[in-house]
Amino acid sequence: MSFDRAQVLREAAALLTRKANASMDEIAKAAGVSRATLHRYFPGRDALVRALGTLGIEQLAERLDAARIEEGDPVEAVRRLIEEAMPVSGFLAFLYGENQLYEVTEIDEGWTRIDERVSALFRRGQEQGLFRYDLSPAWLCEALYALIAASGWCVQDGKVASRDSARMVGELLLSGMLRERS
Amino acid sequence: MSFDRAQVLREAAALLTRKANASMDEIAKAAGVSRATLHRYFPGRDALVRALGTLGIEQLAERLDAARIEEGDPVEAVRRLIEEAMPVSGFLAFLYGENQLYEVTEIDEGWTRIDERVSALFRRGQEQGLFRYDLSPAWLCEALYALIAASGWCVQDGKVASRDSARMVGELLLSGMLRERS
DNA sequence: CTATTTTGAGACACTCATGTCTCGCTTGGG
DNA sequence: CCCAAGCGAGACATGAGTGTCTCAAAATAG
Repeated sequence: MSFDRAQVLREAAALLTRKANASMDEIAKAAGVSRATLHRYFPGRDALVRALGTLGIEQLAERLDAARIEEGDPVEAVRRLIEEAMPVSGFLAFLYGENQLYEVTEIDEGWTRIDERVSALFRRGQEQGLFRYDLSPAWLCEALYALIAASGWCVQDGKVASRDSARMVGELLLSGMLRERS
Repeated sequence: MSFDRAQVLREAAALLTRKANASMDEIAKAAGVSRATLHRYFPGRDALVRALGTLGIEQLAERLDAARIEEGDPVEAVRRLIEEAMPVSGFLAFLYGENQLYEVTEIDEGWTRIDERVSALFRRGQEQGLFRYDLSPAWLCEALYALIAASGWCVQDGKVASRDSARMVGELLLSGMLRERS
C-alpha cells in the first residue's frame, strides 16, 4: 500500500471542512493511513494545513488558467470561471474558514495573486460597460468566493443539486434574484 | 468591576472569528476578565460556544422581527432584513464557520426556525412574481447568509466601507452585477 | 464603617494531542 | 527466494489547554 499524497490531502480537506479541529489521529484514520505515516510526510499539523493551503492555491490557479478568464467576453469568462471552480468548491470552503492560513506569507501571496486576476476580470467587465461600477471589484471578488463556498456547502448538505450549483451561483452573481423587467 | 455577560460574549465572538481555536486564557484576556471568572459563568469551552450560538440565534431573530420581513413589499423586506442584519454580520460570520454548533439540537432548531422565516420571504416574493423561480428559496437563503458574512469580513478587512456594506449586499443579491439593460 | 459578595491571580493535577521512537509486518524489486 | 524499503501499530515523554481549588484584594450592600 503506497502513500497517495493527493488522496490523503483530499480526505484531510474533506474532514477538516466538516470538523475544523480534528486531531491528527482522526485525519490519519479518515485518510486511511497510520498516524506515523501521516507524520512522516507532513511533520506536524502546521505542515499539513500549509500543504492543504498551497494545494488549494495551485488548484484554484489551474482552474483560472483553464477558464481563460483573461480572454473574451467578461460575462462568459465569469461563467467559465464559476463552472471550473465548482469542483474545488469544497476545498475553497475549507480554505475560506481557515483564517490562520493567511499568516503564512507564501499562502497569503498566492491568494493575492488570485485576487488580482479575478479582480482584473471584474475591472475589465466594468471598463467594457458590462458590469456595474458601483460594486467594487474587490467586493465582487469576495462575493464570488463566498457564493462558491456556500454552494459547495449546499451541495454537500443536499439543499442544491450538484449539476445546478454552477448555474445558481452564476445567475445570482450576474443577474441577481429579481425577475427580468420585460 | 462587575461581570458584563453580553460584553464578554461580544469580545469572545470577535476573537474567535479571527482565531477559531483561541484558548480560554486568550478569550478571558480579550474579554478583560480572569480565566477563573470566565469559567464561573461559562463552565467549559462548550458552554461558552453554545452561549455564543444561542445568543447569535436570538439576535438574528430579533433583527428579523425588527425588519418585519413578513410584511409589505418583499423587495423592501429583503432590503430591511439586510440593513438590520448587518450590525450582527460579525456574529454571523463566526457562527457560519463554527460548524460543530449544528450538532447541538437547540441551536440547529433555532437555525431551522430562522431559515424558515427567511425562506418564506423569498417564497412570498416568488409567488408575487417579483423574484425568480429558477433560484430556490433555500439557495437564496444560504446566499444571503454567505454575502452578509462576506461583507462583514470585508469591512473588518478594510476592503469595503462600513456604510456601503448593506448596499453592496442588497444590490448584488437583488439585481446582480450586470449593468441595467436600458 | 463593616460585612458580604465577587473578582483576580495563581497553584495544582489531569487530560489529550502531539512528536518521536522502536519493532514487526507487508510489499515489491533483484 | 531473499532482501531492502515502506508502512502500521503501539509505547513513551512532552507540552499545551483545561478544570478545580484556595486566598487575597476589590467592589458592593447594609
